[in-house]
Amino acid sequence: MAKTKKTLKWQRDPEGMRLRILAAAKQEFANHGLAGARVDRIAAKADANKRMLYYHVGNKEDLYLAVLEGAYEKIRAEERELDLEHLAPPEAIRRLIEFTWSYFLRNPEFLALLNTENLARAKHLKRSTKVKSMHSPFVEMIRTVVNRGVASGDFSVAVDPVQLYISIAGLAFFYLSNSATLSVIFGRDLLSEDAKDERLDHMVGLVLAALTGKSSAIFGRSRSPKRRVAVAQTA
Amino acid sequence: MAKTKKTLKWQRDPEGMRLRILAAAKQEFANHGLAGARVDRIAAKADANKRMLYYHVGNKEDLYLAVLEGAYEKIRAEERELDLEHLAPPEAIRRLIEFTWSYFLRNPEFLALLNTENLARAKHLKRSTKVKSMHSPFVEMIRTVVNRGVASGDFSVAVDPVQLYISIAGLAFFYLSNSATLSVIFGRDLLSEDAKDERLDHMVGLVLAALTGKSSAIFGRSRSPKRRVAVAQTA
DNA sequence: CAAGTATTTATCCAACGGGTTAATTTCCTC
DNA sequence: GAGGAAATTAACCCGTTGGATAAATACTTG
Repeated sequence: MAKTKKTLKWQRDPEGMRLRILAAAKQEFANHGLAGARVDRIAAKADANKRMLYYHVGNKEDLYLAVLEGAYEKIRAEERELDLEHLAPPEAIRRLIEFTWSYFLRNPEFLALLNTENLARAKHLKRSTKVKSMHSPFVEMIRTVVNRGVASGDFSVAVDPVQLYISIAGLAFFYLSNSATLSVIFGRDLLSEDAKDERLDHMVGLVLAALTGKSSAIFGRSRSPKRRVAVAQTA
Repeated sequence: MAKTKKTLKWQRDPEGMRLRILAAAKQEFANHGLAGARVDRIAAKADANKRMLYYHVGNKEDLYLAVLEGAYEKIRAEERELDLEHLAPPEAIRRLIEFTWSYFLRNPEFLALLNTENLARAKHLKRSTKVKSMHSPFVEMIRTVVNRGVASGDFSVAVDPVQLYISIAGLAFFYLSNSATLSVIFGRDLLSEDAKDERLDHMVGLVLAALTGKSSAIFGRSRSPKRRVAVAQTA
């Protein structure tokens, strides 16, 4: 026995530590905002010491910016993997909406972080050259898809890609980001599975109807054998 | 000397005081969120004492809820004044969008408060029976207008009023609420007069095109004549 | 394995922030 | 005009919080 191996009090893992801190911080900032976030809670959740957080990332605001930049990196990475170029224009737009919807659903912290940053009037984003250089590929994707759609006759109008991008994001973002207050106002759960399906149908229908000019063909379309209540025609 | 003029150190004004506190609190909560808001700043801005705020309204959270309820009351009141029943369906929808846009533009604090409350997962709203009882008249307005539009042939699809309401709000809300980050991302000022005009045109075009099924007739509309919406003409 | 460096821990603290207590001033009423 | 209620002020309390210090422990390198 003797002096062979001492039980380690802790092990080194700078990279893992940093990742754990960032992950914990993301949750904390998303759940409580910048001012409401607590450095101690972040440290605790990351199984770290509060000092570690200053050591590896910097102060609270640096940490927040790092989280924000990470969030943008993540969505940009997923966006880049979406290939819409080879699809028929209406199908491409549908996919785009579905992706946006799905991404927001899978990453609610992203919505919260954006809201937090907008409350701060993008004060931190403005300082981040990193984020400024990360352009979304969607604007150009939309531009080419819309042009193709107009050329092929699928679409009857050449809409501004930036406006359409913002509209699609907005249709999904507002519903999800504000689902808590909207659910109270309307007295029903907007996040139930049925409600989510219904919302996706509505968004796709709205945008495609506007682009193609064939409302009825698209809008009324019932989806899978899902229980589809007559939400449309209520006397 | 004697009792010449009794110089008052302060005058009583309970109602005014309360209103000033609420107005100051609205600004503070809108600018900094719930956790970021400072009770001292509210008191100072209201030309009041911090103690007054507890005396007249209650603690920080009570104050916040009071502000939130006031914000809902205000928008509901303006919504009620909007009469769309006598308009042709497409014109009614256009007016609805213009009102929503204009209201959000004129009341940026409302957007910020909603975001703040959603960050708190509507924790306070849920407790407010007052807000729960303040239903927006828009849902029913939309229902009748859409039904009329379908009957008259103006609209080709009977869309769910709640979905349409959320979509219209979302198109405007997301653009304005997130204008700070979006402006950074796109590298242009989304709040310039031109940008705002363009956005309103886009929103109206998108929704009306979807409802009427006549994209080209509506979307491409010239926007050269700077005819800014009457309702947005406040400034 | 010795010395130096990187990482982690335990502890502390000054400033801050919400909330309270108690005293002061104005208003109301009889 | 006196007495009491309402409104306002000033000063203080005390837990919290971001951040700092210094010491301890693991790893690297020569």
